[in-house]
Amino acid sequence: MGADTAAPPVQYPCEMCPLRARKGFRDFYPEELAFVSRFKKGELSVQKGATLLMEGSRNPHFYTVLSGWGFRYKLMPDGRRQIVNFAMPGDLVGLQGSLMEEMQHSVEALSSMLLCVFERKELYGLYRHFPRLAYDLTWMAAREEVMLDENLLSVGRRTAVERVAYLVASILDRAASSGLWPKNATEIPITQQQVADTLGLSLVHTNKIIRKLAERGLLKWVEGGCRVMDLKSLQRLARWEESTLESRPFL
Amino acid sequence: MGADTAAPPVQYPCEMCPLRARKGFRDFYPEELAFVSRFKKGELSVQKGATLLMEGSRNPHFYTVLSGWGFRYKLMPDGRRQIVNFAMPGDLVGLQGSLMEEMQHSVEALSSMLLCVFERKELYGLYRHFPRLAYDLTWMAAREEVMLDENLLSVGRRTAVERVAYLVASILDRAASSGLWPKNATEIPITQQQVADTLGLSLVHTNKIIRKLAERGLLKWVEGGCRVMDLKSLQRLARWEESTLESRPFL
DNA sequence: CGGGAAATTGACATTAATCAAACTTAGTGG
DNA sequence: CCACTAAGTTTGATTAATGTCAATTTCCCG
Repeated sequence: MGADTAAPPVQYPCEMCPLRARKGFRDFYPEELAFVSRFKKGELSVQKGATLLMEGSRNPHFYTVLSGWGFRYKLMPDGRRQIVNFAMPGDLVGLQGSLMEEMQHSVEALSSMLLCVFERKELYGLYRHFPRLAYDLTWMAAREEVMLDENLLSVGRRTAVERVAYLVASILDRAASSGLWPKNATEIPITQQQVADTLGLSLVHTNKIIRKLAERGLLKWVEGGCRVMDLKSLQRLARWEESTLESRPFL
Repeated sequence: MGADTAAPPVQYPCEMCPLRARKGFRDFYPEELAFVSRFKKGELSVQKGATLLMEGSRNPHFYTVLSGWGFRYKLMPDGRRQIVNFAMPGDLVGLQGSLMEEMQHSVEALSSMLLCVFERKELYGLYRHFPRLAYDLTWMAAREEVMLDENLLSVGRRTAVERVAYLVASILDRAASSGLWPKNATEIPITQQQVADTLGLSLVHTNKIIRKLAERGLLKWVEGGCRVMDLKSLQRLARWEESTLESRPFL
């Protein structure tokens, strides 16, 4: 691709943030906007497959996803991996590490990503001067909790088929509302190994389940990912209902 | 402590809060203490087995656990249940419901519990006037996220034996640091059905695993719960390390 | 053309779920 | 004090789900 570090990268000024304009994201008050603009220290651009943050590390920054997507995961000493959630445009990355001593999970880019960079040590300033934004941060943390609860329900109590259906349905839902992909996109660029590590299944078994769903015409595996053919049926299979969320804050 | 209703219940004034005194909990500044004292609207006492909060409900309150313990869970339409986490002294209960429209999970008391009651609609006032407390709330939400990540890793990637070992070890760790039970208590009052619903296993299988661990002398099932005989071995089995947490905030 | 990452497949082993029943204990009312 | 019940635990037999192993295939890329 293009040039790398030498030339100063073009940055989105917060005033023209593509997210703020997006339906579903709340707008800032002028003074909040001004603050966030100062608060934002730069942009981070990473390649697909790059590790953004590592378990056990102490990163002086945290981020908001501007574009692209990634996933959070944990490893066991023997290499077993569990993907705990995904991060899409508007989502925070690394806030936990800013509050606690060190990161308790790693983050990897699933596509190339662009992120806004904030400084950990200025976080408390935000709390002192912009309670509304502080409240929003807590809101986002609570939203993460809700998603994790759902993932836990899925991994703990759904069958393999239901899990795949649930994963696909929920990713599509989130992607649409975050503007990750254009409105009616149905391609999920993900690897079967990643699906397996999200659902707590083995790669081989995951493959067989996917194959079964493909035979039933609900989805199709294409190069580099999953094409959803029949979202409604998948949602029904997963016994899952779309979340009707209110206007959503972000940083 | 004015007289108000018929029989005014005895309440812990925040000034004498037994939690604040506890090692591991951070202390308040005087003005914070005064605020929290006003913020606290009362106490809620519930029986073992009672449902504190229900998925889908809109509760005008949220809580801090003063004593006892409970669990958060989600249900599927067909009755499958997943316990997502436990709540012990110092933990928040129902904050998520105060930030979002409605509760996304239910909460049940595992023992009789005593909780401090706060008003949802006064929450934003806390953010405006006590940034430090607001920061603490976010910290606690982040801590919940860390625990959920760990549970997800456990349910997704640990074997049944490891899961039981992990559950027991982590409960004991949390209980000790929250002062749920006296320092070296090793009795966990929990039902095998609840263990199963936490770990994503069936009741029968859970029982067989527990039996096996009992044969190996790692634990013993006694009336009303689990007595831990060999914590070190269980920790090793779970490949789990005790969290060395800094001084911890609460409300 | 060779190499590597991802997907696929079949055979087989292991783990966990389901079914059905018995057992234990505490509480309840006669 | 004794059925009787209910909740929780235990067990064995059986079935179903999922994991592991070992190839093979496909396709992209240098």
